[in-house]
Amino acid sequence: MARERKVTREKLYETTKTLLLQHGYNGFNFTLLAKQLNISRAALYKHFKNKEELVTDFMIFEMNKFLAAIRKIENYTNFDAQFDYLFATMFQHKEIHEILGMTYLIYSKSNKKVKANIEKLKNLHEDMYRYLQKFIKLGKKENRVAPHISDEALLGFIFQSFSIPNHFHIPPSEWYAQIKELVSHGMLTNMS
Amino acid sequence: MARERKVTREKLYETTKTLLLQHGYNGFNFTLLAKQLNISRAALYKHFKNKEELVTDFMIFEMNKFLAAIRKIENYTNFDAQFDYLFATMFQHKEIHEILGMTYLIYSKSNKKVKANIEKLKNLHEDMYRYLQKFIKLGKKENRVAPHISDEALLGFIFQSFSIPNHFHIPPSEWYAQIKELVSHGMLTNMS
DNA sequence: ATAAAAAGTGACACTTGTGTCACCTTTATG
DNA sequence: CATAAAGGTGACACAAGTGTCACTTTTTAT
Repeated sequence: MARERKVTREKLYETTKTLLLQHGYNGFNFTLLAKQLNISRAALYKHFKNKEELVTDFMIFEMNKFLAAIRKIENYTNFDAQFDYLFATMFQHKEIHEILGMTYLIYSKSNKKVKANIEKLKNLHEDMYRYLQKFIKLGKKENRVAPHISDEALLGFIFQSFSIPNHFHIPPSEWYAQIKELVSHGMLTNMS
Repeated sequence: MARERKVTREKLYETTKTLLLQHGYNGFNFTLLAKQLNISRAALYKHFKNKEELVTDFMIFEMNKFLAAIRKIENYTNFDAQFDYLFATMFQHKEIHEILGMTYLIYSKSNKKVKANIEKLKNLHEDMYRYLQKFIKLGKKENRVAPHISDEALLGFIFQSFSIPNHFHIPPSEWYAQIKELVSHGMLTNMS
């Protein structure tokens, strides 16, 4: 019964991601997105009540993709294998950290759906956190991870490292190896 | 000949910093700043032609403070002392990294002064970079820093580590020690 | 074939933020 | 002591983004 969409939801979310990263949360708006997609602004309102709803829907979409990948960490039994897998996965999903960092800018009172979405995001975040905490716990148990450092610092440290800007455009595989080395053993030689 | 300011430039910049961090670059505006300072919006236009000019002036102010501190690194001759000093200094100026990250959002065509300010910021940034690169070079020479990792990755890594959010409010001195340990030796034990 | 659902549109009224102006206030100095 | 420079203000016209509505187009199930 329905007419075909001019723009698929995937394409819409992809463009949303690009514009959010390019202009920041408050620089992003319906006018900009509609222009970029060559549709009218009013068309967007057929699918989302407002910007907050669109962005939180988008975030849930991204977070689900990310979590689906993270969950596969359970296919690996020892810490070293988990570390390799996790690092590669998070490198592929680099942008999600910056995207999720925008959550605090969302005006959540705007509507019921937005409130519910933010709640859902919180849950997904906690879900993710549980997997990662389990990973850290295993590392500490196997004596592979520095035991006296808090889980929060360790996880924040990993996440943050993917946001290091590669201004000089070092080739991805090389960049990847360097970041992994830094996260693993730090910047100082072991003669310290 | 001049009337006293209701608000000092320092207070103005301090409030600017708070609001920029709270609302992001595009969420920050003259209306918000004027309200927060209990002055009229028109008063702000007496001192700054527009938001871009205000923000870039503010950034130069912050960058100069930061650079003044960084320069003192030359009071220390060996790498370990420089590292300790640099780490402490950068920890005290945590926010500057996030602030400077907003530069790419500034619409630089808006006016001559803004263009000049951005140029100045670029120079200050390069200045800072030179000090830090010298620091890294010394570290590599003293065999204290991993030699095969690029200066860009090393410096990005240090900067980024100060942006790790301390959501669980671990006391600053403890947090500081953990981050320093992670940056120094990474998250894995040396048995790797 | 047609009715109903979903997708899309331009236009309108509204809100928020901008930049400027005429005008008032304070204060140091000739 | 008056005057000019700098600080401050409310008001106005303008620009950009929002949300809604009446209306059109496409599609498919009956």
